[in-house]
Amino acid sequence: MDDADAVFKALADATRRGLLDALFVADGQTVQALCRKVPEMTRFGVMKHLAQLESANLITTRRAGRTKQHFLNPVPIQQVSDRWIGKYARPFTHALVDLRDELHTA
Amino acid sequence: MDDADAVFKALADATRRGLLDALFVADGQTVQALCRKVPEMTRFGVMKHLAQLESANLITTRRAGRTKQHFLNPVPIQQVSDRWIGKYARPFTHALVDLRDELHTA
DNA sequence: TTGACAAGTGACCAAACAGTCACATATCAT
DNA sequence: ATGATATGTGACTGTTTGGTCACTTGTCAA
Repeated sequence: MDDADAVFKALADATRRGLLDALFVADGQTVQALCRKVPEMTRFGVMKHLAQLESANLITTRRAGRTKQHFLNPVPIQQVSDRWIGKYARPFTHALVDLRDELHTA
Repeated sequence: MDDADAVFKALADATRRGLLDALFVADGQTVQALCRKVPEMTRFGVMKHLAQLESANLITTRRAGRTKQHFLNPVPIQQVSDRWIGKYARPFTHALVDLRDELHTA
């Protein structure tokens, strides 16, 4: 589970999270299309972020002619969520379930 | 939701995640006790990490005499999980919704 | 085949960060 | 009081990271 660190690090940047959000809305976008979502940064900055997302396996890419399409890969996020975050997020779920049950039985 | 960024950044470091894990096992530990969990680093490094976790609101502290106790606060993790990670970690839900919509419009 | 267009590379800089250390403060036990 | 213990602070350093730029490579269309 050493790639979990790469995932956490990749998610630590707001620009990268924004790029994932953009791909969540519309998958398969090109570099240029994604650059339009981050107008305050040059193409090179965006490309660096995309490279990090790809090396963390959070996105996959495919060449299409002279363009490059980017696709979201939610699997690493799911794994990190299951194996690490869920450990902390679960008690809350239990609390909600308990509250719901309490309301139901009340 | 600007503190979400602090949470993501705080979780981006393996040492800090290890400290949270240590507190998950045993809550309320002192600085020294936590230092024992990270023997490859000096106390000062550990204290810096603890300070970051605290400023991200992932832990709370309480002075107890000349010691300081550290307590896990899972709420920020839960919020991040619910509002951001869950979006990606539940593609199955989305798939179901999409399927339902498709059936509806068909 | 020429030119416009999309993406890639390596060098480069500034800012942020991880980590350490000398030193300081506060607290407990004797 | 005195010394040992627990934590705190500010300065300092090496490394990583975010971002830009000049220049290159590959691809499409006229």
